[in-house]
Amino acid sequence: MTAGRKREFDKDEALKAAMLVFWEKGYAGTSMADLTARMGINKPSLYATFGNKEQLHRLALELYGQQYGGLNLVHLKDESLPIRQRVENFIKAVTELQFDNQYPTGCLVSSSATESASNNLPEDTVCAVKNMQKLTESSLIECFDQAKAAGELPKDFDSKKKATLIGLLLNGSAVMSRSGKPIEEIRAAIDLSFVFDTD
Amino acid sequence: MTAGRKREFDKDEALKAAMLVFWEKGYAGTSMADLTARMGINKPSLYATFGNKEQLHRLALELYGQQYGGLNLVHLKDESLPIRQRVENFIKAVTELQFDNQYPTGCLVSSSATESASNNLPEDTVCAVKNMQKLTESSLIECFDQAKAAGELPKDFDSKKKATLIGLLLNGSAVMSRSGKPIEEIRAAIDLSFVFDTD
DNA sequence: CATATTTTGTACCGATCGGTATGATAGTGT
DNA sequence: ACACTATCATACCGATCGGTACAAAATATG
Repeated sequence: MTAGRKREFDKDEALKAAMLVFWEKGYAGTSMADLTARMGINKPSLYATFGNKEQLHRLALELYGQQYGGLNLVHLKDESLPIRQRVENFIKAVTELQFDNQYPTGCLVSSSATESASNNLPEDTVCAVKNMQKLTESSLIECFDQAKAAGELPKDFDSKKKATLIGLLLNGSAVMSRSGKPIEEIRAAIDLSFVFDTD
Repeated sequence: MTAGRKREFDKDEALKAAMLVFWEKGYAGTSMADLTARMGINKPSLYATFGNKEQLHRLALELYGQQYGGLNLVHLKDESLPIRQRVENFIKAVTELQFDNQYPTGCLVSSSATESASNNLPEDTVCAVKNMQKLTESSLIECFDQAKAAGELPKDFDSKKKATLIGLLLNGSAVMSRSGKPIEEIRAAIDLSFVFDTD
């Protein structure tokens, strides 16, 4: 094993703490003092382990994409269920995460997307955010296209438009959850959107 | 007339410039230097005229509500048109503003709502944002209810849910416009939402 | 034990943050 | 003309910003 003093904090836990801060306060609204306080480490440890604020933010986005928001994409891949059920489960999981009391409200990707147009985020980050949005959209499209091929959806079903519609609803839900609208109202409105209709 | 040197800048123009900065960069992402540069004035003039950063932001929100985003509510009040057309015009106007090249992308209220849950905005501002969201929702509800009373919509039409659905779509559009999604795709998806269906 | 290596906490860096004191400037009312 | 008043530009305030130098502490290897 390589020499040197051992790290006294858990890297994954610290990154998770950082992600939660960015999720709650946004990139511009988060200071290094906020981060070190919630991560339970000092600044030199943060910089040695995660680079700088921008890089830590990008790592937080990655973590969110892999372990939190992005995790909900698995619902789309459960081919034992009919397409409508898969999409419904996906939307339910995403909205519940946005309102989950053990996390900040809203969606880190959605908030970061809003900040992406502010010229305060580096190009790499803007790119990463767009890629995460594209992944969600393409997962939905792929899911719909596959259901079409299996005869589960009509041939003229527009996968792309439907995926964009779901993106609109979920990003809208992210915003409205941030200003305290109850999840029940969101759910009822999404039901009304005919988004689950598969014709 | 009261004595003293005359103000050398236009108060309304300066406030508009400030609003555009907040719109583009968000509250936390905007510095006093950003503001004074774009407003074309010095800091003492800003403080003497508009209070401080928080108060200026609140005034910017008010201006946005009265002269920009909120202006689109007039479409809902044009009783010479059928309900469906009024709502369609309203949605079209809001989305077009979000993508208008002569303004920042997105919606100042939507962005401020996202920042409202960050504990970086004073209570008054959070309250003002919620009131603006409520005004949009209640205008839609009132519009629908009136159409119901006039027999233009069925008695079981759920005005509140429909208003929330439109809120979801418009806030979602605000987010997606910030990350560069083309307006054509947004429009096509909204058409797919059956939001214009009046039964 | 000695040395090399890594992390730790503290203390600090220049720059920028939001906000203000001050004196010059340009007007009004008498 | 003169006093008064409001706005102007500059220069500054303490606090905080993101980021780092440094030396003590802790581990691995020789």
